[in-house]
Amino acid sequence: MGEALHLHLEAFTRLSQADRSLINGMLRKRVREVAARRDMVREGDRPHAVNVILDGWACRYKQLPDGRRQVVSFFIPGDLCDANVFILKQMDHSIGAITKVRYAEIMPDDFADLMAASPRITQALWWHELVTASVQREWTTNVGQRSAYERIAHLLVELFLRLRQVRLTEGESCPFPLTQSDLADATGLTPVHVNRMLQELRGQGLIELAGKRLVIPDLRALMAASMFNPNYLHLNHEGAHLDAND
Amino acid sequence: MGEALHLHLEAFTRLSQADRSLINGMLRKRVREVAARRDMVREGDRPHAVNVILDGWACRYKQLPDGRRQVVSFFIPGDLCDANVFILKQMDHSIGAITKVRYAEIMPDDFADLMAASPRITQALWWHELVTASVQREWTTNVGQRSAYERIAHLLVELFLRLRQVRLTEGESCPFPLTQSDLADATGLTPVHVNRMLQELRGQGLIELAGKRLVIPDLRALMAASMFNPNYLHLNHEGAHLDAND
DNA sequence: CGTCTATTTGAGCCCCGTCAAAGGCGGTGG
DNA sequence: CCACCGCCTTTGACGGGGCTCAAATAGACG
Repeated sequence: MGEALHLHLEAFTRLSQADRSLINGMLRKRVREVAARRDMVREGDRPHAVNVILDGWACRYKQLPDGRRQVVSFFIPGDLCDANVFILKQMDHSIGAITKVRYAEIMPDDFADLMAASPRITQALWWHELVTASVQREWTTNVGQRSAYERIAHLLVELFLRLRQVRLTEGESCPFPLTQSDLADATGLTPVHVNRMLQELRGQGLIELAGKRLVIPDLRALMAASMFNPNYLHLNHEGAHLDAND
Repeated sequence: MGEALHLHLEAFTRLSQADRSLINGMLRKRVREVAARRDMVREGDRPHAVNVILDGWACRYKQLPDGRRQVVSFFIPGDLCDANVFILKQMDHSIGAITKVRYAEIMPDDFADLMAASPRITQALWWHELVTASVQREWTTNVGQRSAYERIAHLLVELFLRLRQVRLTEGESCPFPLTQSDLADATGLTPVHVNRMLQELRGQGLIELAGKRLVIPDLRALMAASMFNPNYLHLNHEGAHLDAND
């Protein structure tokens, strides 16, 4: 409606006015809202629509039979949950809202129309999937190879850069609704240890984190601390509003 | 040519004869071969083709500046390396051959033709990407939440089931060209500890592993030991030759 | 049969998990 | 507007799973 639309897709390419309004139309058809900490989608569900986050933060997570929980990705405004998910018979993970979330459901036929209408959009959707897959690989690497300290630093940088890409940062700071438990589930650590690492990062002057807001006074330093290589975000495209290297 | 083609795509749907021969044609145009332990693709490269593994095993891996290495996925015959990769400006990971690998390169135009020619194929390609993404999420979960023992058991089950899907198992056994170092890089453990966990699994009678061959005498037991839920492989489709549950 | 790589084994240590409890902060209702 | 309550954060002590370092053994290949 009146509010700005933060579309990750547009980081790939400047869409034509026609494409843009086609997408906007789709996004207005079925807008849903969930309260913070509720599930939007549950593992085992039959997927029925492609979700697009309009507002708020969410996460994908998987749960083991004994209760252990892994957050496998975070969604921020502009993210598409899974192009063409409905091809699958059932969801292999759940999607949970972190904050209150407004999202659009795009039904299968509409989604097909979208891809049929414009090769530019189709390509942008493939791009989005490729980048999402790349991010997932980086997460595997993050959890597999980095120390607790590096892991957290890395995740914070990633979130900051992604938010910046959809213009949701303000200078050196950005909204940060995650709890330390969320961070723990995303990094494969315990909340207790996440806390200690955050203290450490604060102590080094690398971050300020309070009141659901994150400040990164020296991005370059935090990137160095986490061996952050932004190549996996594939920011260097036509539509790139901002680059990680400046 | 004469040899059987193990196509993961066909686990999704039985392709028409026309589609199948179209694909076969594409796969025959540019066949390459790399020796074991050589790179097929390097991080930073500009992607120029979609690779399809015809024969042998390969892996995707990422390397940190200080040399730490994470294997983020394994490729077995029939796997597609990344539909539409060439949309990206540069590779965010490397692809290395484990064994000698024969693979087909599909050039961008040919790939576009493939998708244009048949909606069935396009859908199968999307399915393949969705499943690949799902596997990657499971890997993140594996490394983030499971103990060393469970991690290895889980990985072994996954590989066995995937091989079975493309008919590369024989009864309870399958080829297994990975070294303990490969397993270590894939699970975020040290080779030493992988060795100890393998001993443990052997001791429990859950696996036999020797001479580049893996035997799983009681698949169900190994699945239980690793909390393996096969849902993430999305085997339950039209083209499913075999199911994980029998 | 020699060389190189992969596997195996042992000893000691450290990063991170566990358990437990105290403090802080936001939100809600009186 | 204040007081209470629940969740989140913080801190401490202790234990263990997996890492490190080191060396011996076993296979694979020419």
